[in-house]
Amino acid sequence: MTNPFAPELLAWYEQVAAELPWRGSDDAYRVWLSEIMLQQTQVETVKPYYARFLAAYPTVEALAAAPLDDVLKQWEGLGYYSRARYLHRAAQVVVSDYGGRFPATADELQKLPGIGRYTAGAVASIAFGARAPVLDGNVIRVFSRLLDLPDDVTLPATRTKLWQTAEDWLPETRVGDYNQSLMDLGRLICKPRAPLCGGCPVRAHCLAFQRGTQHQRPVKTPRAETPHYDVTAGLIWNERGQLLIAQRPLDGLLGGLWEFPGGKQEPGETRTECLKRELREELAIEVSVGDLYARVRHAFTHFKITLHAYTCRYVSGEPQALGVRAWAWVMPDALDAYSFGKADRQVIAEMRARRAMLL
DNA sequence: AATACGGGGTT
DNA sequence: AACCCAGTATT
Repeated sequence: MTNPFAPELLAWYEQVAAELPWRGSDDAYRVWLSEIMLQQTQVETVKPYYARFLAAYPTVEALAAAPLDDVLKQWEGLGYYSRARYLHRAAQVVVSDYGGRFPATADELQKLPGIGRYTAGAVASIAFGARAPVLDGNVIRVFSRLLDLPDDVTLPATRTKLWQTAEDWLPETRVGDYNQSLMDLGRLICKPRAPLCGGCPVRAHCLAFQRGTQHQRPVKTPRAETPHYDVTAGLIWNERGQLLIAQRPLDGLLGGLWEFPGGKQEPGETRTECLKRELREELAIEVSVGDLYARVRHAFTHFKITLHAYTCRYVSGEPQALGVRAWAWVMPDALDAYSFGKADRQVIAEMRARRAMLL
């Protein structure tokens, strides 16, 4: 099946293609790094992270040789931290199994940790010119409008059909440019809420535009409401003016990041009880819980939390890493060397604001 | 097939 | 506040 709109799309791409830091290089390492960062993350958010990361790790060998904790620190704030772990592991596999050179086909790339079908197609086509399709949120939206697709795009069966369409429409040449032009079109023109159909280079081929249904595409089932949890955290001081911090397990939420120890409040439990229980379970220590120091709200994808941070005094028990990966006593000024999630960073910002007021 | 997994931008 | 974003891995 020949692509009905590729010439117009590519011509548009040459005119308006955004200058992006990861474009203009076919270095597979750079393409791969950008694609991992861009998973579920907008272009503008990625730009500063990409520049810093590349400066810290200019080659896949440098990344493979780095400690994971350093990589996580570079990733701090970007979210979906499993990406950083897989990135690190994949770099080590590329160095050890492939002599530091990325495999050039989508099938081989997809065997690497953190590379699924989308990223495999993106790297293969952009870095190696392979004839492999991509299907991301942008492309799903563009295709659902071009086809005026009434199917629910959140359903796996619909995704399968869309992947097939992506494959069917793949041009013979310039596949990397074509894939990127499709994503640029989705990002800049074929926007979710208010598509700029007047400036669309392929509107002559768009069934939804012809029928005026572009605002009803894509069809998706709304997301379930997110629950709210109350979470406690201890600002535990020792006599040397140090704070106790703990590193979360590698698996799960905020994996590998540091935090002020604590946890989710259970039904029928006061916050003081919750905090003392969590500190016993995770670190085997006893503290006296003092005043509420800060209250912070934060939204994750699947739930919201209110984080209640209490000033605590360390009482007894050498900390043990029972439910955490590691622990450390650190001076407040040394906190920046560790990676924290956004909620704990808000608590740290509050500490600094209050200290600044005192000076 | 359904769910877990961040954080920021847009509307 | 809801929706969206250059998705992947696990169960």
